Amino acid sequence: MTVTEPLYPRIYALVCRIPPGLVSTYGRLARLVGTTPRTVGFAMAALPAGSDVPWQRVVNSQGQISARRDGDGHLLQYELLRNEGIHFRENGSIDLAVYLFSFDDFC
DNA sequence: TTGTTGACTCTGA
DNA sequence: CTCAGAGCCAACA
Repeated sequence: MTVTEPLYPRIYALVCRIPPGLVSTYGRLARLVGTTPRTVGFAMAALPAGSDVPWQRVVNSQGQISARRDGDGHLLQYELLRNEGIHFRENGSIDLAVYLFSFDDFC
């Protein structure tokens, strides 16, 4: 079955549904839109600065912040999440068992 | 149309 | 815990 809507906006729409203080993973979003984790990461990389999408709430499956090709964005992401009340461990990871958001919670 | 690249994930050692 | 390899899809030149 053909998808009429572009893929990226679908990913961004899901990210916008993540409430403050919680996070989701690339693989989780990829499953929901029917694609692969890499494509979700690529969509985040293509996201323009100053967009309405809370991109900081997307982390990798290990609960860690992924470094991007261009420098210092992950440092900003770290502070944004910490500002939302998310606690980071010594190794720089967060507890997904606590902060991982399930989209089923809205049903 | 082909080839390259990327903010990933999984599995095994 | 860390490290390495393979799989995977979309955008762009």
